[in-house]
Amino acid sequence: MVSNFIRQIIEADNASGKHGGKVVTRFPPEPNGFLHIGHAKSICVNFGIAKDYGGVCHLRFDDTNPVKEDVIYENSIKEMVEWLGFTYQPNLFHASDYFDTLYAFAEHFIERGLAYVDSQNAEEMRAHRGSFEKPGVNSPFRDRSVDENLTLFREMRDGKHADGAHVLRLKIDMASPNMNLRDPAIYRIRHVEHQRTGNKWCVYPLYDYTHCISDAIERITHSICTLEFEAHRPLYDWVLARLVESGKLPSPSPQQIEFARLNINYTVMSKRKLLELVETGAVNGWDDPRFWTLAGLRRRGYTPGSIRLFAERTGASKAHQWVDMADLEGALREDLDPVAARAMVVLDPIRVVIENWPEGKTEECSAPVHPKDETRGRRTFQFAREVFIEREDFMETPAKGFFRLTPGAEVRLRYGYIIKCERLEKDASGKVTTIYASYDPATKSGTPGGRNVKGAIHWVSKSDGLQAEVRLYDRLFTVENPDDQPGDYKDYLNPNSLVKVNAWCEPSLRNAEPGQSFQFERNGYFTPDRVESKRGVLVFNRAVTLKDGWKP
RNA sequence: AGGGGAGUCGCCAAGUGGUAAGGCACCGGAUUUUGAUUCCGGUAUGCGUAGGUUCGAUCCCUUCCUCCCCUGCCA
Repeated sequence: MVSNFIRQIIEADNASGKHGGKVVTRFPPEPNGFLHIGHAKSICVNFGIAKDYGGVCHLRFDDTNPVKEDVIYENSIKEMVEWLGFTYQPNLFHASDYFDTLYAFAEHFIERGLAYVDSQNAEEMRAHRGSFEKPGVNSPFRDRSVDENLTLFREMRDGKHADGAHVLRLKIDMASPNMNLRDPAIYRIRHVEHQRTGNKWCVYPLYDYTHCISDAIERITHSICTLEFEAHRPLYDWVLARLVESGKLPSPSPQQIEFARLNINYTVMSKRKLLELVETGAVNGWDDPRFWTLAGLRRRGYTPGSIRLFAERTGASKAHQWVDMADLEGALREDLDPVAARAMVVLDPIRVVIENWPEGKTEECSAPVHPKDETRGRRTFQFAREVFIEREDFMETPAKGFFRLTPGAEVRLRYGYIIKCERLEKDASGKVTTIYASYDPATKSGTPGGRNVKGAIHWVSKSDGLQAEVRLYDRLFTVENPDDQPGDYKDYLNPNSLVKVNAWCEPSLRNAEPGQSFQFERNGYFTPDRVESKRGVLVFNRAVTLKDGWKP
C-alpha cells in the first residue's frame, strides 16, 4: 500500500486516539448526473481508505437541490458503486434525512444572533458582496432582531413567501478575504417537490451548511473531497465549531481533507460538456463506449478491477493530475490478461484458398482457452480449404523485419498448419482479394519434432466461422486537452473514434455474453455489447488493443 | 485588501535535515506457435528559480517565476 498525505493524517489520528481509532469516510454525490472515471477515483479513495483502516464508507446523496436532482441518477450511481465492487449497505444516507435537524439548527443560529433573514434579491446580494480586492458591505437587513428573523424564517418554511423573496444567511464577516465567509446563504426558498421529502419543505439548505452537519451527524472522521473546496473549509469548521460549543454536535468534528481531482487527456469530463455531446448526437447516449462515464466504460469492456487498479496507481495528492489515457488502458490489459478467454477473430478479412487441401474436407484444431491455465480447457475449430486472415498480416512487398505472410514465404496459421503464399488475385483497384496458398501436411500444430517458422498469425475458417459486428473505438478527441484549444472543444472531436467492421470469429464465441471479456488473439480485449449483442447477432466492443511492439 | 493551494524523471508518486522509493511508459536482453504475456537488466549528480542557514538542504529561511481554485439563492 502506497503512503499518501491522507493516510498520514489518518495514521496520526489513530496514533493520538483522536477518533478512538475509528475511520469513517463518505462518498457524497449529488444525484444530478452520471458518474464518470473521476468519481470512480473518489469512490476508490473513500471506500479504499475505509477498508484499509478497518472502517466504513457511507454513501450519502447530497440531495439539497430538488430542481436539479432525480432518482434515475441516484439509481445509476448506486448501480455503479456496486459494480465497482464496493458495499455501502447498511450505510446509505441522504442529506434530506437531516432536513429536520438542519432546520432546527438554523433556528438555533438565529437565536444566537448568528443568522439572519436577508430580503435583498440576488443582484443586490452580489453587489454587496464586494470583490476579491474590495470588502463587502453589510446587508441592510443584517441587524434584524432575533424575533423578526425567527418569524420570517418560519414564514419562509410555511410557504408564506415566494421563491427568492428571502434567504437565510449566516452572520460571519462581510469583509473576510475568503468570499465564503461573507455571510453565506444557508437556506433558500424553492416551491418545488423533493424526490424524497415530497412537499414537506419549501425551504432547502445549501451545500456548505448541509455538508458539514451531515458529516458530523454521521460521525464521519475524515471528509475527503476535491481541491476546489479548500476555501470552503473555514466555513465547514466555523459551522461545526458553533454547534459543538453549544452542545448540539459531538466533538471531535470531522476533518475535511482535499485532494486533486483526476483529469485524463483526450477527453472532457464536465457534466455540462458530457450532456452537450449526448444532446448534439456526437456520441450515442451516456453509456457510449467512447465516454469515460462509468456506464460507458463498463459497456466498452472495462472491468471494475482495472478501474480500481488505475485509481490505486494514480494515487492521491494535492498536485494537479493530468493522467495519460494510456495508463487506464494499461490497467485494463493487466487486469484482463490473466483471466480473459482467448479467441481468434479476423477483423479485416482477406480470403485465403489452400489449393492442396481437399475441397469439402475439414479437420479439427484446438487451442487452450487460456495459454497459462490448462484447467480452463480447450476450444476447437475447423481447418478448411478456405480461411480468412487479417489483411495487415499480409504484405506483397514486405517491409524490413516483417515476418508474417508474404509472396513465396511461409507463415503458421496458429494452432493449424504452416502455409505458403503461392499467388495473388487482385481487383481492378489493385487490392488483394484472394491469396492462393499451399499447406505442409507435416506441420500440424502440436506435431512432436515438427518444424516451425518465425511467424504465426490468427485465422478463421469459412466452414465454421461466425460473422459478427465489431466496434473499434479510438480516443474521442484528437487533442490532449480539448478545453484548452482555440475555438470550441467540439471542433476537436475525432471523426474516427468509432469504426464498425464485419469480422469473422471462431465458433467458441457463439454464446458470448455481455460481461464476459475475451482476448482476440493478437488484436486486443473485446466484450459483447450489453445493449445490442444477442445470441445469433453478435456485436463486440473493443475495450483496448494489445500492445504492439512491431515497428517497420 | 485580496485570500487559498500546487510545482520531485515523459505521466503519476514517495521521501520532508543525513546524501533521490515505487508504478506506468521507454530502452536493452531471455523465453514465447499472440511482434502479447512473463522474466531479467537499464533509465533524475537531480527535486520550479535565485540566494541564505547548516558539517550536510528536495526538506528550514528569503526572493522571484509558473499553474490552479474562490465574488451561485449550484454541489
